[in-house]
Amino acid sequence: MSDMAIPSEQSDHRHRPPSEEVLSIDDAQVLADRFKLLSDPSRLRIVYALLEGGELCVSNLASLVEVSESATSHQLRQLRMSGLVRTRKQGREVFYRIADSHVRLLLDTAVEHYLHEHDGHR
Amino acid sequence: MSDMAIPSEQSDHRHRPPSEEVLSIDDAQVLADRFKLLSDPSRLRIVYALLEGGELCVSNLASLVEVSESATSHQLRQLRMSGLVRTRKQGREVFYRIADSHVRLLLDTAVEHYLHEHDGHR
DNA sequence: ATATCATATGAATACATGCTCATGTGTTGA
DNA sequence: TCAACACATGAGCATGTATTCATATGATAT
Repeated sequence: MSDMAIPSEQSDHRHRPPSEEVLSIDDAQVLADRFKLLSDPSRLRIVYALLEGGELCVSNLASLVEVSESATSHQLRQLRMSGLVRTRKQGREVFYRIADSHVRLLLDTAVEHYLHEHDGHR
Repeated sequence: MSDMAIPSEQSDHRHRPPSEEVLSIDDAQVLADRFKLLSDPSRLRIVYALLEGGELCVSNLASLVEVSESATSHQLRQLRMSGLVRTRKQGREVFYRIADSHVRLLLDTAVEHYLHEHDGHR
């Protein structure tokens, strides 16, 4: 099955043995999927706008993030299907809001640490 | 508890569009690039293994995450070029370690909120 | 009804991504 | 010196993704 060398026999290093806990493939997939939702600038701006604005309709979101309404709708579909946002229909407008309570903390953390550049790690 | 998401007064990259606060395109790109590094299961497992193991060489990482050494090396190249990891060469082995101090908090937060099945928001 | 608005969606396209395979580079040991 | 080892890297390929365009759906207004 695995043709990769198992490093236990021939290893002579004194560092920590490679028997650490690793994320399961499934757990890694769950987390990666979550991070992937935030890994596109347009989608990230949509999420951020919703965190700030509370509830916004598609056309407002489109003009805020400066992409077409169609592209916005496609992105919102992803966010919707992943459970990150929910919708409320009112007349012919559809209002989107954040449904995943965790994403705010995650995004806030990233903003705090990667945007406010307390010039640490470059 | 204060809201840390809103850029502070002294920050020079904040801007106020007429209605809502939106991330600038550049800021969104920076954050999205960061999230993208964590958006692949194999790469995420590599990062996690390094957070747990402290310092690991390529072959150990490869067997831990169960992908080929070549694939591991390719992923490590991305992490290296983005400044998320650093290397230390010892003999013919190259040891990788986490260089971005923020990624631990980010990943821990995600693990805490998305893996431990505390049904909050669905 | 019909036109228009707000949104959704499928197809097509251009581009990005992650892997394998082959090969290259530098190191160690026989 | 030569072979094996550890890792890096480029090419090629298959798949994924973000957009645009065209069209569809449903609501509102005339």
